[in-house]
Amino acid sequence: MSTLSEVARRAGVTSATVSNVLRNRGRVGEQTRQRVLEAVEALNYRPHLAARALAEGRAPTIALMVSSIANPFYPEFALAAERAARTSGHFVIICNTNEDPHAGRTYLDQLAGSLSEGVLVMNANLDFDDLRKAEARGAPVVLCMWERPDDPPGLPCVAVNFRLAGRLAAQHLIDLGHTRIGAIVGSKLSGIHASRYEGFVDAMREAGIKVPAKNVRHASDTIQGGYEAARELLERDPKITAVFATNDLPALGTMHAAADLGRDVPNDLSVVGITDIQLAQQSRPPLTTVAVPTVEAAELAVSLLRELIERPGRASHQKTPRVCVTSEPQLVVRGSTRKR
Amino acid sequence: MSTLSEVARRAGVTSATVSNVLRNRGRVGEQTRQRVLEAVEALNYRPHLAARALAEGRAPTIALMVSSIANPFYPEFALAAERAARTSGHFVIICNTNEDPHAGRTYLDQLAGSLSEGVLVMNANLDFDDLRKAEARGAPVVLCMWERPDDPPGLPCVAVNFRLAGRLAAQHLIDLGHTRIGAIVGSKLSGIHASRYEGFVDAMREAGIKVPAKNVRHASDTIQGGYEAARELLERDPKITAVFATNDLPALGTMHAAADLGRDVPNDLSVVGITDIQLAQQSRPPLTTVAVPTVEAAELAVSLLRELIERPGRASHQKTPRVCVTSEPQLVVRGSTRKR
DNA sequence: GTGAAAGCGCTAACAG
DNA sequence: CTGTTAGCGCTTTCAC
Repeated sequence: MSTLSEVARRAGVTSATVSNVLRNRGRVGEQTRQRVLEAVEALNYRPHLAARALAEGRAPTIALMVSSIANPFYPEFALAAERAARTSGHFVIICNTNEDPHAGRTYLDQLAGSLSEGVLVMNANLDFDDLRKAEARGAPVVLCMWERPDDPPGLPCVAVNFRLAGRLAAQHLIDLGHTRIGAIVGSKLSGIHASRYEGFVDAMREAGIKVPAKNVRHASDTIQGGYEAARELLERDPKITAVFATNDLPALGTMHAAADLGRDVPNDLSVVGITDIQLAQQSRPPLTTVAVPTVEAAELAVSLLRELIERPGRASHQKTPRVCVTSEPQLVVRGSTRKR
Repeated sequence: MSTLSEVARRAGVTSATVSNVLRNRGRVGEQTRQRVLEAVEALNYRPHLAARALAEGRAPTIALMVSSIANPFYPEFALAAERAARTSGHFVIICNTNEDPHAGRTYLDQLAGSLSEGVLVMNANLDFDDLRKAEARGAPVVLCMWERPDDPPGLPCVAVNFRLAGRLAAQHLIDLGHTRIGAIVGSKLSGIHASRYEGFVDAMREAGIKVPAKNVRHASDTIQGGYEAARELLERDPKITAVFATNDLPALGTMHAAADLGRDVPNDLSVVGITDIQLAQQSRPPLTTVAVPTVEAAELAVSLLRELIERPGRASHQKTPRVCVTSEPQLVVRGSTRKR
């Protein structure tokens, strides 16, 4: 690692001047500029980002907290977030909390406000108090996919109308003539997917269709989880003609379960999910789902975070932290649903 | 952000002492220790990692260069790498190069040697000169999944015997009695997957089976890419009874293509891939594949990197950079292959 | 146009 | 046991 002053010495100037040419600040004579550039090249010099961060009082990274990057949804979001972050010169540090609040706290303690200038939070099961502490230390926090636009969390967030997503999925099934519909909720009922299920219930109620409790199952947000839940569901009540899942992965698992039970999708069973992850287009048949604007959410989240970094006044200790709402979820009809 | 000296002032000591209690260095009196801890708590103080890094001359992150985190293989590796990195106190910064050497260079210029103490390189299509420059600046580089243990790259690396993987896949097909076998190579033939294909060719040759050029297709490392290649392959020569793909994603795509062409897997067509990504267990039928020790590779890569960070003497400007070899790939027989 | 100097928050000798 | 001091590499006024 060569340093600024080494470059300066070699160019016969002072480090302030080198700094100036490197960041195009202050007027610098054309020839000194050239000499400096040559020295930089000769020494293979690159600015030391940690030193710069310290001097500037900023940091070149943001943290992205997810439960596990191995869940196929997060990489799509992470990629979009990283792209957006790069436009403001930020790198993104991925923090896998594994749903463990303690792990989350550890990340926040170490990163927030020092190495990272801000924190993006995906469903990572974090303690809100920890988040507020991080914020108080100077690192704005943005919740990336808040599920209820109508019920703001008291922290800045990007909200997606997941309740509508649930409703759209249900309505699609209803329109297709299904009445015996099973539901797979990809987390605890009280949990993060509750609003999706509520939207589903709304639509069913309006259509005058009952959903007995025995036709509702909880599952982990995985293909395997969906598979198991669907098997139970379909074995307990073989007359079910459609399954609604609050996420694509369990929906995909449902299709596998159906196949194993000898039921053809979509002829014997319709399946609909929520999110539209890449895999949804690549199943056989391709999955009908309610697409959620992932990339848009990532971009909004990053730009909101950036805004909060610039004007710290707007952070969440205000009465009403900012809420951005993405465009609305949209039904994508593919091959996994069919008229009854 | 409160600082060390604020804490010190509040505790009535000097910042050196605070530093000592926080890192359990040097003897500190029990009561001062208490007072310091209280002050830390009261002020919600956390050490500033960038400042610490600067003072220590180290950095708390490593960079992980991948082509795109959205490719389902990388998250599995990334997760394992992150876990391993955490044990030495490093965060990982994910760099999506999108296969663009220029993007890769930009990352290396900014991160290597300043914000990041080392860099992990997955198939990201980087310029080796750029990597060596980064190394020269003081950030060791480790190639994470070098495909040819027998042909070291001149940089420290973790090598996986992918040639053997190709051979195992081919041998499995041969053992099953297949002779008309198509091959889908998930990149340019000259490229990164060449050795997998060579292993395949080795086994075929030994078995006395010819693989005409028209039965070999290149594809991008995606389900879609495999789908298209497989369709071509199977339409051009319907007598093919088995397909070998150099990666799981194209293998999965091959299964879709087969289905669309009315060919049942595994009865009409056997399909084998390489890697054993999570999705491989979750296709229908589950994919037979040659499992590669991803987690082990990640852990080896991180520990090799760590070693190079500790003793910079061993970096690649030596005659023979270190090469770690993982345990060997292993055939995992699942449902996508069957006797002819 | 360019240089001198202070300081970002922390660590690491070395004194006391 | 605790304080003093001198940087780490860079940015940033403010002089010249």
